[in-house]
Amino acid sequence: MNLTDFLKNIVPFSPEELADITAHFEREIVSKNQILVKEEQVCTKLYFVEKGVGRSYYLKEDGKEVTQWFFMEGKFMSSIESFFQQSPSLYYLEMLEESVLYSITRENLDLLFARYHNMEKLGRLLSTEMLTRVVNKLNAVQFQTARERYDYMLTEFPSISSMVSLGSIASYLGMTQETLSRIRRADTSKKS
Amino acid sequence: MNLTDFLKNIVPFSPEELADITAHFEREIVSKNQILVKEEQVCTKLYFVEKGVGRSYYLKEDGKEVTQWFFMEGKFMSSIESFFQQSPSLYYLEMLEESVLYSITRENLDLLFARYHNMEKLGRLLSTEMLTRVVNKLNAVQFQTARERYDYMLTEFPSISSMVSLGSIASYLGMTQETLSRIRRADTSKKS
DNA sequence: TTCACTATTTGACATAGGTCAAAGGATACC
DNA sequence: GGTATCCTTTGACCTATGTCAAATAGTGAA
Repeated sequence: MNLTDFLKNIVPFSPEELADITAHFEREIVSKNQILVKEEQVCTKLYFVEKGVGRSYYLKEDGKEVTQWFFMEGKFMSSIESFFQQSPSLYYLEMLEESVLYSITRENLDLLFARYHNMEKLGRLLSTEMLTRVVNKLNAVQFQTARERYDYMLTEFPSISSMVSLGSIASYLGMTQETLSRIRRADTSKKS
Repeated sequence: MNLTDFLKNIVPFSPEELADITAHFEREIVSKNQILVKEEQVCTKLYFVEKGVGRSYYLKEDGKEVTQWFFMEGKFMSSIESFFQQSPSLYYLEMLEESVLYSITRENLDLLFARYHNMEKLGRLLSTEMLTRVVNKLNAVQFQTARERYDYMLTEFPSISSMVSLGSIASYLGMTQETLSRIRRADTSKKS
């Protein structure tokens, strides 16, 4: 999914707006397992994932990684609170594959927000979309069994299983990898 | 917290903008336990809580109420996905006390978004703020013990305990009311 | 004040899912 | 192609929290 097409599909930008907006993004190629932002750093950029997959995660006191979110192709990726509040990030941002990203700095984004009413609208729409996704996950995590949470994940990120490790997915779902492994086994034996 | 003051504190609206914006809101007095929106209904309004407290909740298959969020004074309240996507609400919206609300319809809000760049900015800022709050709750619910989640809640909604029932708070925190009751007991005996 | 009703606390017991440890499988590098 | 490393699966056991049921405390109406 290409940035220009993505933007056009959400808000009816004029060609001039689109050209100016995309000109403020920078193309970046990053390698597998590259860290974009570390915990405690301020996240200075917002990324659009043209190709690849990313995740945000944090380290619990005991050193275990906990996946907070997956960022698929055609989505924006950032440590949101850090980026918007210029506060130290609670999370790491990592690409799980070799990826093509388009990044924009906070200053440039603010400039575009101020310059184009349409851009502000884009920001609002993307933000509410993300909000509803997070709310969905919250409901899954809070009120569903391990089994149901796994099913929820398959609807939110259908192709994730083949792309990332068991442990990353398990911590995203709030369970141990052993539990996830057992759920999968139950699945395969059932469907055979 | 008054609507005009609230708006001014977030975005530097001109006096004319402010007057026009607030003119599109309608004052509503609602009684204790009044339901603003039922499950399956489309939520037609966004509410600003000038006085009172509200909550959103949904009913599990077994009929149990699960609190999804509390809306305190000086906050906006709605069934967000329903309001913005004009889809049937997954939640009930209920006021827990006699309350003073300012409501705006989707049409009027869209009109203001289209009319004022500043209004669009307000929408974006409120949406990202809510997003970070929900993410905080998600992290609490997903990775913390019942005890820690209770502490998280006291920071997010410090005064809530005295305002709403044990059961509402417990389901918000993803635990049973018995567990919450035991946590509280541990607290009081410790602090005496 | 008493009664009826609702909310909270307490206790006994059950269980989903966690922890720890070990065994297989897969991958990649030399 | 062999071996070191990492990832996934499996097993045995444990614990935090849930469930169910009963006792107690609060609250409002008459």
